[in-house]
Amino acid sequence: MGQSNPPFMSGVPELLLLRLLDQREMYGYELVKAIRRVTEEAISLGEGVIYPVLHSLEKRSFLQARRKKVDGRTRVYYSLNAEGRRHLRRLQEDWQRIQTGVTTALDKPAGA
Amino acid sequence: MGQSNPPFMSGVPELLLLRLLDQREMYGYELVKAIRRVTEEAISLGEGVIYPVLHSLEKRSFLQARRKKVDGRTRVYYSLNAEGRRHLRRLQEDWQRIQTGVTTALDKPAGA
DNA sequence: CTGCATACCTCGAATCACGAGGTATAGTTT
DNA sequence: AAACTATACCTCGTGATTCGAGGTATGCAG
Repeated sequence: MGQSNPPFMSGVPELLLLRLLDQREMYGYELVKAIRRVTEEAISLGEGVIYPVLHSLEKRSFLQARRKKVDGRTRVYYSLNAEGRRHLRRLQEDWQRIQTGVTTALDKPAGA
Repeated sequence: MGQSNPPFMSGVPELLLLRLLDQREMYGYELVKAIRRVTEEAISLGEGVIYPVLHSLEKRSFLQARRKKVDGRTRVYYSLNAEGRRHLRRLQEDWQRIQTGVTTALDKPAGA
């Protein structure tokens, strides 16, 4: 059951979701596919990851939902608000810091 | 009340430890400081993180320990074995994949 | 003898990614 | 019409693991 805490994934679903919603309003099922697309298949997240993160983000008031009927199907569209955009910026900075730190460490030749 | 799973840190302690031990034998307390140094202060890990990871790595036979007395103090030096080096390579590939995926997603302009 | 750096350790808490499983509708295939 | 696939939403339990707080002990400087 579940690999759990797979290396290097913590915080990544939230960051990717925020990044996509920063560009345009989208719904859950669409986001699942969009993540595969924008990461060029490097990262694939299931619905069991996406929906809970979306709900958590909504509860924390970083985005709001609106239901929309399309072709007889009900979709829940999410969009970022100002608070969410601030949160995205903070996460991007964190990512940048960690990413640079790790890359720096990995690139350091034996002599350093 | 540790922050717990802080964004983007999962797997990072293990990767950094392996990377450092791939270069030379080191002991816990030394590794704590080395991590700060090689990441240029971007990442700082406490002993509460380092020791458990070291023990887990040892239990999984990725490295072995040997006690050494230096200036009346006992240090536990850890060194990587072939298995551990293989593990490091795998983790580096994982990191590379995630890192590239996230960076690609973040760099994608709104139009994509 | 007080404090600090060195050096090891354990524990509980909190988090969070994940797969499995569940519901329902629409369209296509057999 | 039955079966199957894609769309679209959801919840739950498991497991991994990061973290700070706290604990022990030695050597050395003030």
